[in-house]
Amino acid sequence: MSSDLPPLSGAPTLEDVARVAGVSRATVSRVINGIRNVAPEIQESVHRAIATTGYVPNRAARSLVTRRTGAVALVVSGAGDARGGESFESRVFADAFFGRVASGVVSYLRPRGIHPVLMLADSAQTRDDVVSFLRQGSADGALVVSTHGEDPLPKLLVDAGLPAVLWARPARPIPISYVDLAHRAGAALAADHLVARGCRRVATISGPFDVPAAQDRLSGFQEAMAGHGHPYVPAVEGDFMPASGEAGMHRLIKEHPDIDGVFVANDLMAQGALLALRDLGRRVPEDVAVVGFDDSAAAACRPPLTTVRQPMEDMAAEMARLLLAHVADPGFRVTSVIVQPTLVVRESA
Amino acid sequence: MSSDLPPLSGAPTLEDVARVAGVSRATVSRVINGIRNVAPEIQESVHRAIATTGYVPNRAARSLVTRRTGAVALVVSGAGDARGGESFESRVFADAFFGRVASGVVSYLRPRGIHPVLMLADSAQTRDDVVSFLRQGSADGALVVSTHGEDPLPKLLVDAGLPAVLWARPARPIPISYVDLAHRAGAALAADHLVARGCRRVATISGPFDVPAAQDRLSGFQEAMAGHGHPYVPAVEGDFMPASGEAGMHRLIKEHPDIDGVFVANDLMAQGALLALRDLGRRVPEDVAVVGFDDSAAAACRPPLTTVRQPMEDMAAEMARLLLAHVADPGFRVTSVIVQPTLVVRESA
DNA sequence: TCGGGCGCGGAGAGCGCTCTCCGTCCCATG
DNA sequence: CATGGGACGGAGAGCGCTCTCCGCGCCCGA
Repeated sequence: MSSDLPPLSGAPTLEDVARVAGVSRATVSRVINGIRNVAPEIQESVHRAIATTGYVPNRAARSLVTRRTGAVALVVSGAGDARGGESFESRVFADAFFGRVASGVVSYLRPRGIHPVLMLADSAQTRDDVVSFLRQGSADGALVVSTHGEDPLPKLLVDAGLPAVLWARPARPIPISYVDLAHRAGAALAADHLVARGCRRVATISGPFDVPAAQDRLSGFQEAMAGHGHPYVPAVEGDFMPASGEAGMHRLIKEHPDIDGVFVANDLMAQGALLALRDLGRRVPEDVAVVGFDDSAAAACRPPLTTVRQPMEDMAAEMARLLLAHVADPGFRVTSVIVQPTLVVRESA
Repeated sequence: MSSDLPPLSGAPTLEDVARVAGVSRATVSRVINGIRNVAPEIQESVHRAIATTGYVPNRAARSLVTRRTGAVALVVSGAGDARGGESFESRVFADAFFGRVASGVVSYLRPRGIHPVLMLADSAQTRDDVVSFLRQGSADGALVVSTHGEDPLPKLLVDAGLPAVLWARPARPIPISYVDLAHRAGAALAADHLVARGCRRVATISGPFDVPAAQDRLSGFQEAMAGHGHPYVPAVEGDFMPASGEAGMHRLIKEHPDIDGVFVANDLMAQGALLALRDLGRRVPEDVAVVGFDDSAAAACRPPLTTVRQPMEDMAAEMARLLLAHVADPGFRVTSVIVQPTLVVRESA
């Protein structure tokens, strides 16, 4: 408890612990790591020495030799340099999406002693930064969430031979692992539900056509509706933001006043659509049934939104799992995991 | 361009670059860092060598000797182990708050080549992890966002002599730097506005009483109203979530049917309050004026919410600035930065 | 009683980088 | 022409850790 051998300068090192325990550095190292071939009583005295010295292994020194950092980059990547409008950062971080992904990633990584390093890649410069960061050995791999299908970062990573896993299938096929949702199946769930409810004149508000997930949700919905004998489904395009859902709903009702069911491609837009319906004096779900997608804004909707749930946290955790597999085994096959969505029935449909 | 001196194994090192450039390691190091006393033509050839070898400095090796990591921990810290209800993570990451803080932090750190490492501290175990992480030299300091005033982490950090900066003033005073909003002044802004609008019977929906910021907003509001000749302000307690704002509003109207103005302690609850008012058939702002706080949910409200803006991104960036100051100069004085809020007038009041 | 094997622990060589000397060379000055 | 000083570049010593040898001693079987 008292000062045995006060560490000369700064933090205690392996050497200090070894001296206190009366063994060699190597033995202490063994105890700390794989505990291979060390007599129980020696392990005990080493542990005591660690406790009295307050020793913590130095990560830099360790990763210098192991070539592992115990960190992965969590990259939020966008087109950047190109699209106008508000800043990239504010768009990405504006809703809870990022927080949920972070939460899922952390839940998987934390028990394994790995930490995610937050990075933004919204320009050629910052994309190079990400690649350099990994090549420097600052992180063992990257988890990439692209906000745009044409994001060039994944290819840069693949070309550099860096372990990486993507959120969502890339627009053009490249050999990289990713985790995605079965968007078409989810949209079909919505279609089935609307039809089963008895809706006869169904429309949809889709996401931006240049986002693959939005395309899939739209075509999946149209196909499923066609299967139910509704070959034509009126559709308007939104941008995944509440205001566009509101505007889209107004347009839809104006052009097709007899609509009795709507599939909205994400909850944020559905929230806006609900507001519009209310303004228009349509009751939900009696006059118009509404089904959303994502299950991200349920609490904020009136009435509570029936929606297709995308298990973001689970998907993010799965990304982390895949990445660690790639890091541990460079020969690990490129894999894509497609997660099945579920329908959460509340009151709006 | 062709293979000059193929790096024997793995990535090229300083040695490789030095060999290609025909100089010593030390010279290359000088060129890469402070460029001190190196002839221009030699610098040039070193740069060429770096380009041809594709060299990137190894971070572990560098930080082993510099004792700097170029990383800071971004810790989301809560009481944990104690409160029930849904999981800690889901609560923290549920809204855009975390994303906005992250965005502010990154905007300041990125140009300086520093990266934030995401950490969660919601139990004694994980709090120790954070301390160890820093003591290991995995990060140079910590940015701590506590969701609870009694969070023990700040004290642990101070006791360990680790550089750290807090979001918001800690419940009990400890010598640590923090950035906070002038909550009382913000609440006064709301009071002034409501009174100036002609509201005579004003009430408030506050945040949880055990959160210091909520207390400040409440007492600041009450004081300002008293100054305007309204010594008594009906108040109900919420939990900062939309549902509680809705419930609170119902209660308020039931107990005080003649209310014509409400100050809601955050936008999320204000959103719920607006919904309730709508259900109750009260027009906003004609019958009841509503002022929120934070400016975090403006777009999602109908009508658009008049609110007290808390510049989260700026505050987060300020935290990062303070932290780097502490890291660079261990003698840097403990500092608290109090940011002034502004009133954003929209349609709800 | 002795030899072989194996369980254990120590010595030592780096990992890639920075940084402190220190030597060299060149130029300006007396 | 000798000398001092400044500018520049190299040598080498670690930073703290892991890991591969090795050697020692104990236990077992013959």
